[in-house]
Amino acid sequence: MALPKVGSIGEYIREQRQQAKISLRQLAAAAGVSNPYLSQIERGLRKPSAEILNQIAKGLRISAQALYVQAGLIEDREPPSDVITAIRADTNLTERQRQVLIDIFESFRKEKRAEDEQTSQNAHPRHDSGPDDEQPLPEEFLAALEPYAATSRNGNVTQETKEG
Amino acid sequence: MALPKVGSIGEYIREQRQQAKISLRQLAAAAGVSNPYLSQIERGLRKPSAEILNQIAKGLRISAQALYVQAGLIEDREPPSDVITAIRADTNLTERQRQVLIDIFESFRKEKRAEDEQTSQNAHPRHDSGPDDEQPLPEEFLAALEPYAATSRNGNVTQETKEG
DNA sequence: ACACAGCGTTTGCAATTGCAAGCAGCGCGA
DNA sequence: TCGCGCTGCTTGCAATTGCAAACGCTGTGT
Repeated sequence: MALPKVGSIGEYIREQRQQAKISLRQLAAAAGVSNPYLSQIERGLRKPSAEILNQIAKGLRISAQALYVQAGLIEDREPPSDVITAIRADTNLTERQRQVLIDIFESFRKEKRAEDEQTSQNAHPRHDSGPDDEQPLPEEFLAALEPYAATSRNGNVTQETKEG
Repeated sequence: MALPKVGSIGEYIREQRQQAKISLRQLAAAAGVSNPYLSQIERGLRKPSAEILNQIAKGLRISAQALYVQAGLIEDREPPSDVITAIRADTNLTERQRQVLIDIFESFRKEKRAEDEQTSQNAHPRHDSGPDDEQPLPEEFLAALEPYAATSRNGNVTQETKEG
């Protein structure tokens, strides 16, 4: 038996590190591990211990739980994309707010996917036939954001004004 | 400096095992580790890897998270909101996106609180007048929304502030 | 051209993990 | 008294972790 999910956690660490725009050596120093070892971990050649994993999580300033889940060390009692469920379950939000949060979240997801494609190698813009289109966001989104966005299209900026 | 918190987790495992009224060998078999090794773990002579820890947790039918907390590998922080927890746990989001979602969510919360104070007489007089109390949303918010809101601007992204 | 600094990777090697086998002690039935 | 089964513990030993040192590569001055 080999390394079932070790590769995935290595990739995940590398993704997070590159997203943070820090070098391998920097993260290694921040995490308190040696750079060659971190290199091997990222490429799935080594199976880091829990302690190392935790230090890396700290170095990355990410949730250690997320890392453990990625490593398959915690049963996914918290699915990685439970955000929508949690939003739906929050009774303190209005329906519109809920929709806004979900829309933003899903648009972030799309962004992530686009970035992944970009990092593969292809730099040319995608506008071909996709399964689901790239519509910016529904009306509700923009409508709900108007009170926050200080850069409105109509030019007038009015924030936090509670109409009574 | 060999064993910082290993002893505590060993004791914890032993407690849980004895509480379950199973022998060391039984737990070892259930967890898929050797009995001598489990013995050494329980007495704090060995520092088990994350994988072993997870297997022991399974053998004990206890939460792996509880075990990791005991091992000092996860901070035992109680999250204030399920939505925020879910956002934090989502591995597909960038740190910036996470912050944006959380900011929006919390601003919604504030809105809700304001409405509640308006409708119910029982309002506690908190902040009198904060200087930045009325801030619409941090820069990150607007920056992240630019691709969605029809507000063309500079797409410059500043680094996040390091805060311990 | 050279030296310098940074990047990620490769290479031995000490230290450690984790296991198979064996050891000592306890309770029980013949 | 044995043997049997169970408890947990100790002992070597292969495999692995994790590191220090060195490697090749790229960019940047001088």
